[in-house]
Amino acid sequence: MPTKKKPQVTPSPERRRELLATAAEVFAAQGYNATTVRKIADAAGMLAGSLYYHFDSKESMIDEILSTFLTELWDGYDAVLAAGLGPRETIEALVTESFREIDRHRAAVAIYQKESRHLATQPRFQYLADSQQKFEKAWLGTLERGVADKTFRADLDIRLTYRFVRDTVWVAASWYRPGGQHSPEEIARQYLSMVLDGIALDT
Amino acid sequence: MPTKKKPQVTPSPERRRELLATAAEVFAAQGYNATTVRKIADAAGMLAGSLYYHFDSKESMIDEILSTFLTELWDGYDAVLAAGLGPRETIEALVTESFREIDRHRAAVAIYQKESRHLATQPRFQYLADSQQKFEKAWLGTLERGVADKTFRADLDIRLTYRFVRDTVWVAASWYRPGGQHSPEEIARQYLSMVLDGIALDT
DNA sequence: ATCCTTCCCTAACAAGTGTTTGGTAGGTTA
DNA sequence: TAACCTACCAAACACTTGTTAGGGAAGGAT
Repeated sequence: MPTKKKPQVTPSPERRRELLATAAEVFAAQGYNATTVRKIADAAGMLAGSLYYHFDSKESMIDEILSTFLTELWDGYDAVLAAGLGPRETIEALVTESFREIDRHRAAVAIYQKESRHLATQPRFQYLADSQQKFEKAWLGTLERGVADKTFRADLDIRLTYRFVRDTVWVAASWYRPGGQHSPEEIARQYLSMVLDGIALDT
Repeated sequence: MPTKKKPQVTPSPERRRELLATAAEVFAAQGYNATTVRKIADAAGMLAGSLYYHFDSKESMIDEILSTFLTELWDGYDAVLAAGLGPRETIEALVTESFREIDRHRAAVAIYQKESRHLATQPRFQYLADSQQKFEKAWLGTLERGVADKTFRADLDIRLTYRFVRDTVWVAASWYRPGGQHSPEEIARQYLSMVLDGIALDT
């Protein structure tokens, strides 16, 4: 006899995705800890206990939300990094890709922003710390390449620059609304224009 | 007979400030909702109930933390805005002042960043919404003045620029550590250099 | 007609939550 | 010495939290 056996239930993956989407909206709006499973159930039109037919814990919901987001994010990033572009073009592509991800996974990005630092300490969410490190390597490396080949200025602290750029991109998730005035590509264009060339008029 | 009378206790203001400082650290590290009054009490070396000798609720703690921070912030901002500087100098002064505030109130700024959007909906925290509006008026107005007198570029969406600048300044509270390599003024200088002149080398 | 699967409900649980009440040790004042 | 004040503790409260167990309705397959 096997030591343990999960009850033989097979929830449909589509329903899971629906529920995860509404859960992500509530998490993003209220914060993970302030969100009770009853609020999620309310938003989904069911009772709290019924959620446990689809998921085995509240934690596994945010886990699945964040991990699927990061998986898709790195699909895009890896493609950009493998393209062999120059430093400036790489930065442009990464920023554009980032705003596209915000467009597609607004809620997940907002959750990531608020909770990742806190969650990354738990072993279950080790992949958050891993991802953050990979992230830093990709961006910092590109900036360094750019300084080396004189695409970027050499007089700025590159670590500070990295943090500023990174933060500015991702905080956008807190105010961005899909279907608004600006497309992700337009936002990326404006943002890149500011960071690369500055907002001051040359005198 | 008056309808209600608070019990006649007079906690010392200095002790209050001490406790608020430790509470702010815990709030900033764990998030407001994830922080229990027992954790705060632990960090302060006392029991949960004892906190209620000094404060009448957990909510009033974060209230006092945020409101005193905002009061001091606006002292600095108002002084800058009243100085009658040009657009570029005003932006520089506001950014520098902001990083000084982050240096002084790191925990409060981190809390403000994470919880203000959520809290501002409650009547008790109306002043958060008020402050945010005043904030927008000050920054956006300065940027508009700069566009009008050709200090800043006219081809950028000014609202987007405002959001980028605002967010990047305040998110710094999440990674800034007082006593680190860079002084607030140095961070402000580098940040301004990036935003005003861009990171690309002129070709 | 019977069985099985999917999906949700009802009802409860144990642990943890913010908060209150009454008490008390130690210092200051009368 | 007595009265008082400050600052805390001990113990409980009412409530909310995530989670579980058992049941049942609907529909397709046999």
